[in-house]
Amino acid sequence: MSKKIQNISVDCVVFGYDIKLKTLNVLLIKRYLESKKKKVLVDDNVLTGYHMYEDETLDDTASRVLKELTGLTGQYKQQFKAFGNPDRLTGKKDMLWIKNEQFNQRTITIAYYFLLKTDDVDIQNNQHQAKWYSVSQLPQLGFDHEQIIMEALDDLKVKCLSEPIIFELLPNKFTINEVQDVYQSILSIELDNRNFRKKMINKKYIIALDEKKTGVSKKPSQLYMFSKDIYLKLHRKTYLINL
Amino acid sequence: MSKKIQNISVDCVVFGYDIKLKTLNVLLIKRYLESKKKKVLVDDNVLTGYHMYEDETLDDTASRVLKELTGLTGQYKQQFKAFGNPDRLTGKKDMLWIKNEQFNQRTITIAYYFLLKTDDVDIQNNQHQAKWYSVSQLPQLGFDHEQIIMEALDDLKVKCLSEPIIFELLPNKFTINEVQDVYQSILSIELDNRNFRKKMINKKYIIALDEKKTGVSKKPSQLYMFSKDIYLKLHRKTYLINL
DNA sequence: ACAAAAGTGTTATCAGTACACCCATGC
DNA sequence: GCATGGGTGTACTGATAACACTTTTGT
Repeated sequence: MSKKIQNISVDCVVFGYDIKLKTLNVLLIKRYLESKKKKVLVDDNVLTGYHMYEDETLDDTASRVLKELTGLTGQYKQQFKAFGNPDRLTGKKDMLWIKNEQFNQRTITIAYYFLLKTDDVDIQNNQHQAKWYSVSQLPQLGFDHEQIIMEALDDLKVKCLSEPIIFELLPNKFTINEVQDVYQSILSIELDNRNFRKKMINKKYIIALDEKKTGVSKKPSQLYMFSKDIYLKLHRKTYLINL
Repeated sequence: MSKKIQNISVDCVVFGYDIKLKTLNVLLIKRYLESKKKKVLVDDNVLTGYHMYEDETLDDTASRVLKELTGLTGQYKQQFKAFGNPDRLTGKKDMLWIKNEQFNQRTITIAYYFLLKTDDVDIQNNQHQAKWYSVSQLPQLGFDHEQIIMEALDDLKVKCLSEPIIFELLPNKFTINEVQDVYQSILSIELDNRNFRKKMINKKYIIALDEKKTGVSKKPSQLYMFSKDIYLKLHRKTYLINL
């Protein structure tokens, strides 16, 4: 067993897209502590994170944290920023919590985000009381985790415009409208459906399947898939100066 | 005096643009060590970096490192990635160096890059033997610093297309051709001068001055400046999906 | 007068934007 | 048969890309 590095952690912003509710969510765990007299001292939410081990890469640590929380491996992950302000863990509740858990108050954290589907996580039997919260209605958060989530979201907003990571949030087979909904959820904007379709359908790596989604009700919709292979082959860098 | 955090450092990729040679450079310091028998053990180059202090933010550490190296403050800086592989400091020379300098082999580093002009740095009287090297002709580098520089450059390439950081590399008054040269140096591409001029001159935050650069020789060229104020006022986010 | 870098205009093509109605199914 | 979400086409506008010659100065 390898040794923990006491003052370095990895925190994971687990983004999960809910295709039915059309919301982008974050997976949070409960932080709860009461005094001996049963007085509630801390009752809020935090990201999952854990200390790095001596023999791990940062990516390893992030993957390990995700696996412990959700059981999932191989999900899209992105390191996006390190947080190391001396006062990042010095809130009143944070100090109580740290005392209880006995970890180093001067910890810097390397933050990652993951992209997956809410459905992929078995939220029922979860020892951490993990729950999904819409990014637009975050609950009370401990430490500097609200800031971390917001910066993760900012990074995601930028990246989803230039890289096909949106498909990490969708099942293999999806409709054009579902893709549009993801963009709208992430960016908090409305898009014109006709123009959006045109654009998507013209991409050679968006492939129409011989299949329709006769899902819930109404008119069945055409299913598509994303071909990463074709994307990588066809895609060349664009040097468009866009200030 | 505050305490060093032994296993966390900040490394700085100092990019300096040489407006005369039209090259993007990195500022490197010498790493030199010889044995008692005068045998050269280590003779290569590294980025400047230093351990974080207990009471500093990461940004503080980066600014401090830059100031110690160059005397400069207030330069554009950007945290872009943390490097924490267990083997990042385990090269043969690296281990000799670490033994000599007595620092922790299991150090993770938060990497920043800075943007400035080579002219701003007084390279002559510099206690670190700092020198500029073109990013396209890097010398032998210690640790994982070549990788760090390359990832910094990748980040810069992306950012300079969507944010007006290019002007950090130029003097206050510049010509359109100088701006074009910066882009070409960073991106390693050629741009059409007529189209580029048109685009730049149309930007309302690129302001023609009542002044010409009668600099070296030949036809004097029109000088311009960049107005950050106007940029910030006029600019609104573009949500162009560009996969 | 010549070398060297600055500066200039037009056209064709493509992509983005705005916009309103019919279609296929489940109930 | 009607409510619901799926799906479609056109015209306008603005930006990009390709392309070659004239201008102004210093020497």
